[in-house]
Amino acid sequence: MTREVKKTFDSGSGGGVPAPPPPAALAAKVRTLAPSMTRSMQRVAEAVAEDPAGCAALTVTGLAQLTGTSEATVVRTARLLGYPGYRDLRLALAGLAAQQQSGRAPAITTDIAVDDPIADVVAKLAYDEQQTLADTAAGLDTVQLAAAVSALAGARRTDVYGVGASGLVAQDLTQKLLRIGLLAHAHSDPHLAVTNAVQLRPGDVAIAVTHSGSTGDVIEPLRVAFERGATTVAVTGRPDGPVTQYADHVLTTSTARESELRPAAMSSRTGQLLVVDCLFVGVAQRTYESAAPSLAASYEALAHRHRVPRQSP
Amino acid sequence: MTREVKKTFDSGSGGGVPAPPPPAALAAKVRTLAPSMTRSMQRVAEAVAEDPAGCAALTVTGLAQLTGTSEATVVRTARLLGYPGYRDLRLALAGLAAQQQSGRAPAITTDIAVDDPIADVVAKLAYDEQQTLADTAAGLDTVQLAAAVSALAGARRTDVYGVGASGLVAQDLTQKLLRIGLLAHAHSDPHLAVTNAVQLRPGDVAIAVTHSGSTGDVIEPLRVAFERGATTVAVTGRPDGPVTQYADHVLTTSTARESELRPAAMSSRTGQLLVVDCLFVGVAQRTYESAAPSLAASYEALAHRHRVPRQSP
DNA sequence: ACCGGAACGAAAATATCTTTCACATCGTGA
DNA sequence: TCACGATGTGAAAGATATTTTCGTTCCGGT
Repeated sequence: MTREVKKTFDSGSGGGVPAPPPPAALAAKVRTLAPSMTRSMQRVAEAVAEDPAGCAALTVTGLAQLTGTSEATVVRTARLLGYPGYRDLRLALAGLAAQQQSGRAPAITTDIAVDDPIADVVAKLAYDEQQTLADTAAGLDTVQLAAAVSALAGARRTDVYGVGASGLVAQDLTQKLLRIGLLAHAHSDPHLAVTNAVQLRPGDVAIAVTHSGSTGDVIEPLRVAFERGATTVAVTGRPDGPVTQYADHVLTTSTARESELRPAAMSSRTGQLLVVDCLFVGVAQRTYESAAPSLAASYEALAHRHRVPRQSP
Repeated sequence: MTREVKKTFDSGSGGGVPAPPPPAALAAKVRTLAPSMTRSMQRVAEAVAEDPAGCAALTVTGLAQLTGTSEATVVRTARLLGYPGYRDLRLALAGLAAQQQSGRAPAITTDIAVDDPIADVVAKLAYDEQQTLADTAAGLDTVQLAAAVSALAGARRTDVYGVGASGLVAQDLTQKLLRIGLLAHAHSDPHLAVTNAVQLRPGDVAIAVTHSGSTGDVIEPLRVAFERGATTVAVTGRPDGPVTQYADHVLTTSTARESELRPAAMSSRTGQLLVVDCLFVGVAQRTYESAAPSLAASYEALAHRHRVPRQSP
């Protein structure tokens, strides 16, 4: 049996980087209005301009003490700066502080270093995975996806192959499909995978998940499935890899930067899971009639409240 | 060895020290804590999450009237969200509003519908998962995370518990830890998990992964580990759930919107994996000396990207 | 030295926030 | 079904914070 090999080529371009926020012109206002201020008021204005965040945490009394003035003076200053009262100045101050905070561009574009503080690690990882999602979504061929969904929705049975980190993705897909009543199985044992692949026939679906696109243990069962006439799908980061030879539909995941502290296995997984989710939702839509009860059931199960004791005052 | 069970309620950052006011991860927090809120509180939380700027301009009484509740409820909600009182919530709100003001991408806020075209599904899923990542990153307590990392880095052995979708996350973490030379094992069989938990002792680490925070099969082994003196960590979407009773460190994942076509199991996974990645990178940093060779090896293995496509017989 | 006026702060007056407490509501088990 | 206990809720009392009032102080000019 001779079957054609499809190819997809696309390099995703992710979302843009948000522009730096416009700075509130409070400092300028202070400088402009300083001449028309009395000495005490200037002290207050200066304190406010110097440390918005800190002052935002203070009450009128607090700020008055800090600047060695009185509450009345603080309120007068707030008025002079254009606010109805101190309360509003304080609100504006909080906003300013937040802007300044977010304005500090965390160097997330750089790679993760060994001595990065943990907060940076979190930010960088999150940013990176977001990027991977954006890229994968942008680069995903919806035609291929729709085709894969159709095949899955009408499949007699579905086998999913994946080893290592991709094995977990395969299992994730399987779990989801089972939940909506499809017959699916994940294989991470190459031998068993091939053994089972032999049982496949036209109308069945075989899916291979591999980031590198050249994992023999996964390609082999897909090849067998392909030759048995099953509809084959490849979820891979390398649309030009060997695995696509035997894939009717290729779903490409984005390949993010990798490095020592950011192994490929990590970022690839994110994109693969997005694809898996898309497949799942697509199939759920198609088989909504039969899937709805199961979906509702699992939704209910989690919606049910496990009430816990409330806090004491 | 007997260890005291912690109080059920925990606003996210453990320890007896006064919890610092959380950053502007408000929408995330609202979603995370929504399930543990009463109806009235949910109304307030929703209003606040929906229009931070507008609410920041309101007084307690105003917000109470707007949401058709009482001042008391508003204050209670503020407390639940982690602020000392409404005043502070309002301040945070102002900050959030300012941040939002300074430009953000338009959101695809609608839910996934049964008749959505596949392209929309992809976009919505991608957006949603990105949101989950951002929320989780913003809401993650770095102190708790650092503590968990320390414990892991020095652990004699590490057990990870998780069932269902969370089981895959547990496996993912285990795979990663093993790769850098740590002794880790994932358990999805409750019986075996408990059996193994009994073997744990001080210096060991036990990690429970559960979105709902009330999965008995996962809580039980964690309890045993806790009582045996092991350092326990909970990765959960419900920082007020029962599981946190036995957790020395709680790592909270964001709870995204869920619906019929978007089960909790799906979006929760994304956040959990981010946390897992953070743990992994954190530990890799700490144990860099010993981890580097293994990391380099696996990097090398994948760096040979262009392995010539070989046609199997 | 004396006066006029602006600057300033103490304290009263007001607004706002927090806590308390009693009642309503709901789920649960007899 | 009913009674009961637990939980959710808001009105109003209580505590804080903000704003206003008003008298005192501090100048600079006669």
